[in-house]
Amino acid sequence: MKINCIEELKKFLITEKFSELNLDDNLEIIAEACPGDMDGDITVNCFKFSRFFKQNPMAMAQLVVEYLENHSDVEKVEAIKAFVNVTLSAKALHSEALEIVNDLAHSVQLPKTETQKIAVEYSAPNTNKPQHLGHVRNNTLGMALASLLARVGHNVIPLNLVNDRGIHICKSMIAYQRFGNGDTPESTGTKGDHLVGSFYVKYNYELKKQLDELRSQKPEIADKTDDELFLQTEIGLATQKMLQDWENGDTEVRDLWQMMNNWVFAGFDETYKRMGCKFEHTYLESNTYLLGKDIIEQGLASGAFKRREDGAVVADLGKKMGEKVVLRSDGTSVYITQDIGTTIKKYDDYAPDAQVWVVGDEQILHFKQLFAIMKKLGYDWAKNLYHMAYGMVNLPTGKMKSREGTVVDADDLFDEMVNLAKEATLSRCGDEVPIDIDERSEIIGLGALKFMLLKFNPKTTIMFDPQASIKFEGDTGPYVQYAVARISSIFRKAEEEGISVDAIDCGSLDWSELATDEEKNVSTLIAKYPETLQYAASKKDCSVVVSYLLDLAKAFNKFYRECPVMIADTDELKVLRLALCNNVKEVLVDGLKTLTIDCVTEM
RNA sequence: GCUCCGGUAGCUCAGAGGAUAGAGCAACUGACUUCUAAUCAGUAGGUCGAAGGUUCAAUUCCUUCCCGGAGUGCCA
Repeated sequence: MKINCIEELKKFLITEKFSELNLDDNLEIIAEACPGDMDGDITVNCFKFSRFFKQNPMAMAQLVVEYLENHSDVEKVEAIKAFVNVTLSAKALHSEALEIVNDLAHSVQLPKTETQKIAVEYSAPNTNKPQHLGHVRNNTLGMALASLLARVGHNVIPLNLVNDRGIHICKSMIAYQRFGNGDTPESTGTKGDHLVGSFYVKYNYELKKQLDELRSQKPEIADKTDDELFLQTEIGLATQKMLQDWENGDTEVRDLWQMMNNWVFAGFDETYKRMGCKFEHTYLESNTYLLGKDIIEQGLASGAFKRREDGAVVADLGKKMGEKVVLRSDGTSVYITQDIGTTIKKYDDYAPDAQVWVVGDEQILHFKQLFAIMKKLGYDWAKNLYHMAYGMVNLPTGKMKSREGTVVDADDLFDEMVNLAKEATLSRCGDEVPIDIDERSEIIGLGALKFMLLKFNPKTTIMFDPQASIKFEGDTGPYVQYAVARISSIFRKAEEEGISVDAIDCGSLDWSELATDEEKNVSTLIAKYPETLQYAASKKDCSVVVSYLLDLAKAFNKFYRECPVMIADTDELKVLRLALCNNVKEVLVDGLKTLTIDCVTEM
């Protein structure tokens, strides 16, 4: 973290002590938080930079001690091996924290020269079924990442690309034609995406029936895969015909498609609204699926691609990625053709410096190939394309499969979380049921879910056990929200006594009074906030922010227990602790908001 | 076969060259007439998958191997 006396130490070492070495100041001397069982607030690890000054680590540590023990911000300094543990004066430490909080909007921002315009594509659902827990992980990661990048100063363009056409969309449509009975969301009282999804399940049931019949009728082909037999079934053939009709603009098919997609979009809107997903723009694949073909032609002309003997156009991507087909021999697109097209379209539409895709890790190779192709095509911005791959969400019973209906539905999951939050609230509030119980439960329930999903490193495969995963105690979102609620409660108490926290002039307080470990630990953590957000943003990893918020909330809860605020020994101490609480609250609320999680004032 | 990701406490996960490897859950003990116990304090729990190597220092980097997962389509 950036601590004044350490910055000054660095300056002293470079420009005075070792001036004859003519060093530039790109050296980082990083103050780390001192381990809990050691005496001190921050630690300077001299192993890390002693070589820079051509010193041995122990001698370096001695020099650091000599400088710091005379510094006015430092109370005590002690070297253990090459670790220098520094006890800062309470006044200096709390001032560092206050400085950050006083200008929180700006203090976490990167220098303007380091900020970029970044397009973040996430969610990307199909319109044949409602969203499930896997999509919820994607949405949560995507919106939090977009929010985090924006928070540190990037200009973020959140984008969605809805897969609203193709064979799988036709499957729901065929099933609706056959089994729909003219049902609508209104007539059945069913959310549109769920209604359409039910026909996707019906379709797969029917397809399986036909496949079974086919296999029993023709044992000689029984060992072929479902995909291989698809076009030999009546329903498979009908589905393919419908796709062709759609592509030819058949009015009846297009009308059915439009109607069912609109149902799904209405359903998605509700889900997105509840999660808080917002997009600058939503691309529809029905508008973009023909993009890219012209680029293939250009690439062929420029030599980036070549036509294989069988007629397919391919990109040679070397040993590891192999040869990738970018256009079929019949001249039609494959998936990567569209991806090439939409990547360029996004660039043309927004001119981003960088593009990020939040897409599952099963597509890692696909994106490596896409990026390699973009480079091959000569786009200089192709070096700033990034696939944020995340792991799958599995259930104790195994993998989630939409077509088998073994999924945790997003909307059901939200309801379940919110209901549990409501029960937890009711069990604690006694006879007086809060008026805003539903609003509160929504915030706590959704907060718990998002926090849980963000806690894991994105690339880990999550095992979601509903029984074990839905918790409001321990390392959870509500734990952090609870710390905020506790502070709000203290502020209400202060208000009753006529003390307005907003009116406290923090700058003029004598912070040296707040000298307990609990009080100082809180400020040490606050001092780390800006670099924590920036580090998380650079790694595109929100779990860094999650662990930070847990640490800060934990430090606050310890403080809460040990240092009474409203019944502090003196009025002066009371005001100081209120100010400290306010610093904590500002950072916790800001951190949660960065993760797209809201807070409540009472729990 | 090849490529990528993972293997750390009973469970779910942090740590990515530095001090005696950490949290939460579960187990056990204790703390609510107190600013909210969705909390706090404590006990117990480890051959960091295995073996070599690099280094003053390796759970972290390198090599080989074992185990689990994913990818390896003119699918998306």
